[in-house]
Amino acid sequence: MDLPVTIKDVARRAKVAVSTASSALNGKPYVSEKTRLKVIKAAAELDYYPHLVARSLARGQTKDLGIINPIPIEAVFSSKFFLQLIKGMHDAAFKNSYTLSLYIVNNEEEAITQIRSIVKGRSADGLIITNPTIKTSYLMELKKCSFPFVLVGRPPEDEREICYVDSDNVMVSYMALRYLIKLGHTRVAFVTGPNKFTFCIDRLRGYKLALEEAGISYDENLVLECDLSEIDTYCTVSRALNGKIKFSAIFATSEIQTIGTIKAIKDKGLDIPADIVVGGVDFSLTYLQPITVTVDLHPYDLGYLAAEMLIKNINNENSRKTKILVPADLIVGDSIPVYNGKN
Amino acid sequence: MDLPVTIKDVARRAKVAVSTASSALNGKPYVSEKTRLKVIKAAAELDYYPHLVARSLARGQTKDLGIINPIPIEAVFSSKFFLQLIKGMHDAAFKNSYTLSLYIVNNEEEAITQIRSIVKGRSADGLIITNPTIKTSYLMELKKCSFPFVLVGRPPEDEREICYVDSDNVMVSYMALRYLIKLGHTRVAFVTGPNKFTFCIDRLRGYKLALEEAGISYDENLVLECDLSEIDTYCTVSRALNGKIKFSAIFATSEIQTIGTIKAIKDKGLDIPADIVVGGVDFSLTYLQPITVTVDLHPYDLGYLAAEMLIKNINNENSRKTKILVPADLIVGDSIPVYNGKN
DNA sequence: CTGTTAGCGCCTTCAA
DNA sequence: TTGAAGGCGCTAACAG
Repeated sequence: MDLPVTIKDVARRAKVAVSTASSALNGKPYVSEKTRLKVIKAAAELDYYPHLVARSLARGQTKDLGIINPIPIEAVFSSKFFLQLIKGMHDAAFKNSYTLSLYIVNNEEEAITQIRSIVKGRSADGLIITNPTIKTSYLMELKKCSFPFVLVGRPPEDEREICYVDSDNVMVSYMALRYLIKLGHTRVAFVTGPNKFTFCIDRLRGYKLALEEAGISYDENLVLECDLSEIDTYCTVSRALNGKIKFSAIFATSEIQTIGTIKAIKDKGLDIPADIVVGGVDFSLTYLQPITVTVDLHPYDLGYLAAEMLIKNINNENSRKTKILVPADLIVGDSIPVYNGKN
Repeated sequence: MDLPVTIKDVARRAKVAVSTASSALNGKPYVSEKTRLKVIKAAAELDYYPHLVARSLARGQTKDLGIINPIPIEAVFSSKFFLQLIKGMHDAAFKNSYTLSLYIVNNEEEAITQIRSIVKGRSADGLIITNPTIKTSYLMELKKCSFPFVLVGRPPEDEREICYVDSDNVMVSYMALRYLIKLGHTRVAFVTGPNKFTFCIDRLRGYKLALEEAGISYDENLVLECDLSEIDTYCTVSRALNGKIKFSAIFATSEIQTIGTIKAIKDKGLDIPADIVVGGVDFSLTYLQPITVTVDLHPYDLGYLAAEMLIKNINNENSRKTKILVPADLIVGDSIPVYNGKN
């Protein structure tokens, strides 16, 4: 490692005081152009670069955002989704001269420990919590000490004043369902996850809304609730296909669930979309398996906006806005057979 | 934010000097048990937690590892692979009390800028570079200043003394090919990426090795080189399927390429595995599309070992070991038709 | 406009 | 075994 060059060296070479060098380098308006030039020249000649940790200590801010994902990373609904989310955060952070630290924990317990350590150790200026669950114990922790944080995903209703960014999940399924209904489907099965996830609650609401609007009565037998795994979805959908409840289309609320659904349909010897039309959310494998409709949640935007919002909170520039909804887009597949009433 | 409690407060409450409090808290052996207890008690009562940035400055180390991915994150061979890699790094880092910072850049240019900023700003103690490309300009940067770093992926041959962790890529394809050959296939197409990636070079070597061992002559027409995208793979494989070169099995060297390959086969109206047997690497969609054989690269282990190696380098505990190969595992599908000579 | 002084919070010699 | 003092590198308040 080269001998580190400090601002002292720069000051000496430019023949000014350390504080002057600092002011010059940081663009303080009161520094004369002449000295500024001298300092900048000296810094360049020495290839000076500020010691970021020292700066953090002096300024009282780390310029770092922590990301905490309180569920097992394997359980993340889609790896691609998650990576895009992070990429979005990164870009917003980078643009504002922040860095990103990643804290991977497996459950709420660990999340609390981690949060406490970050908050009290002041190793980040703010926190982004992805995949928040209903267990809000760790939110308490944060609110208690008024540490800036933003959720990606809607918190439970009773959590007021919590900043979050989320898809408009009611719209997500509403749009997809409306589309399927337009194709002629009146009996659309709805594959969703546990109601402890707010996004599942919202998407079910959208599902009902679309039915209602179309004058189709809601049949709770068509709602297939399973956990968010491929295997459980597979079993549940298989059971439904073998049951007496009939449906001509099926809509799954996550990529993982869409995969499980497709598998169940195929193993039953049915064709997609001839025998049954499939809709999904956040399904990125359309190249391998086209489906009639899917919804793009724009994870990049979710991440970008979350980081941006957090940075505003940190700088107290937030206009008391506590929620941002990112509109989702309907992605319509190539071959959309209008339902002919069979099935 | 609560008023931050510093070590001064702890010292005052324990009625000792600051330095004594520090020594006690950091487990220095010369502190008497009595004072240690007093200090620990005081710290607990005040809910003291050290200011990590201040500690970093004083100790001259950040306890943070930077991760740099010098290719577009969309181009990462598999999101799942990448996430598992990160998870492995995280666990190794966490175990050793390090944190992880993620730097996402889109190309080598940006990588260089980012690296310089991290190294000179001393905002990390070491760097892990994933998906290293042949362009080694940024490696120069690092070697020049002797900053600890580790690659995930083999560097070019001429780069000696560079620490890296990688799969044994020769074995990867060797194993898979040997398996396919055992099933009776003598003409196996090999879908691979540009030769500028070391892993492609190595895997081609393994392919040849397996053929050679089985006494099958190498036919370069069976090597389908395309870029690492689904679409290019699709086109290349489609062309091959329509061409006059015949093969009964096909082996693709990444998840993305496996997807493109499968798609091409299906669009041609062929059945997998009845008409053509497919092998892949790092293919995680076997649930949706079973294939005869795939290779698990154990990305978690790759990440874990890379981070561990880096930490050892940082602490000068490395026994001059510069390379770690992680053995891959063959994953054999359920239905493995022994090739009957047709096709 | 520039330089002096005083921290940021912690750790580490070095005396006592 | 403890404590006083100095320093990590940078920034900010205040004189001048």
